[in-house]
Amino acid sequence: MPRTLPIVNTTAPMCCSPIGEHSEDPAADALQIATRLKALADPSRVRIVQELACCEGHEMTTTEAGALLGVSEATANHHLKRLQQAGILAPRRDAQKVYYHLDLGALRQLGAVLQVRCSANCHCS
Amino acid sequence: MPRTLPIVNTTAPMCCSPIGEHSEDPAADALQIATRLKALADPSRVRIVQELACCEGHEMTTTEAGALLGVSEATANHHLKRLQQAGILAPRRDAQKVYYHLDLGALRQLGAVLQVRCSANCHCS
DNA sequence: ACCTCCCTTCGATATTCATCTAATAGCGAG
DNA sequence: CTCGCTATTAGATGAATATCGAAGGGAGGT
Repeated sequence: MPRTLPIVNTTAPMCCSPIGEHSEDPAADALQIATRLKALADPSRVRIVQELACCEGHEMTTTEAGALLGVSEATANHHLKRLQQAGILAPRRDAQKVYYHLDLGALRQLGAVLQVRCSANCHCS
Repeated sequence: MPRTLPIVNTTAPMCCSPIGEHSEDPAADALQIATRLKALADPSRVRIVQELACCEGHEMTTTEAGALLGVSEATANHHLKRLQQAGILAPRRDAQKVYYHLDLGALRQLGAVLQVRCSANCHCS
């Protein structure tokens, strides 16, 4: 899975918003964006991100996530992995423990996609 | 479904980001956010929003959405309705046609949730 | 060596949901 | 009123996935 969201180009001349940017392959961009949104579109995973976003550098283990969510460790691990695969979380290993922390850049970039800034002087077709 | 995202309070004193804001019921907030993200977490629906976000005031009918996505009108209608239920799209009826357009505020608000702005002077527990 | 955590994987189950076809409903035109 | 176009609903199906319990694996401590 690519690490970049090709849609977000805040410097390019634009008619409108990042998500409305004209692209070579809008369907591919949509798939790209939807895939990342899907990784976050779950109450348990939003809850994890909430917790990690509270303070800079906060970390969380599988066991802690399980306790926080009230689910089994297997389930908690599943959610952490999904967030990691989307590039939103990154792991840090210390001995037998694995600490997960936020990738703030990835989260911000995903949010930027939704920051629509339409204007009247649009030169779409 | 409530029309507001209680999480986003850009004026309140904060330790970190909107999503990390301390709340009475973080789980409820997470559910709230996840529900809206889920409405957008689909390639077809992102594609629709892309198209509508291109130019201010752009509108789309069920038939047009079906043609754009290459799916049946029933499926297109399903996606439009899901986006509408999430408050992202709003309908405008004209005779027998129904034109859907973006609710820019709702989209921006959802994006704002992900604009994490952590700082070192955090006073979390 | 053994025991104990912690993390991860596996297989199963139940639910959600994207999609289709077919049918129904609404509105305008002739 | 009937025809045609648009929108919507209903029911069915297949795929994705959230969840669990159980089992496996790795690293430290005693």
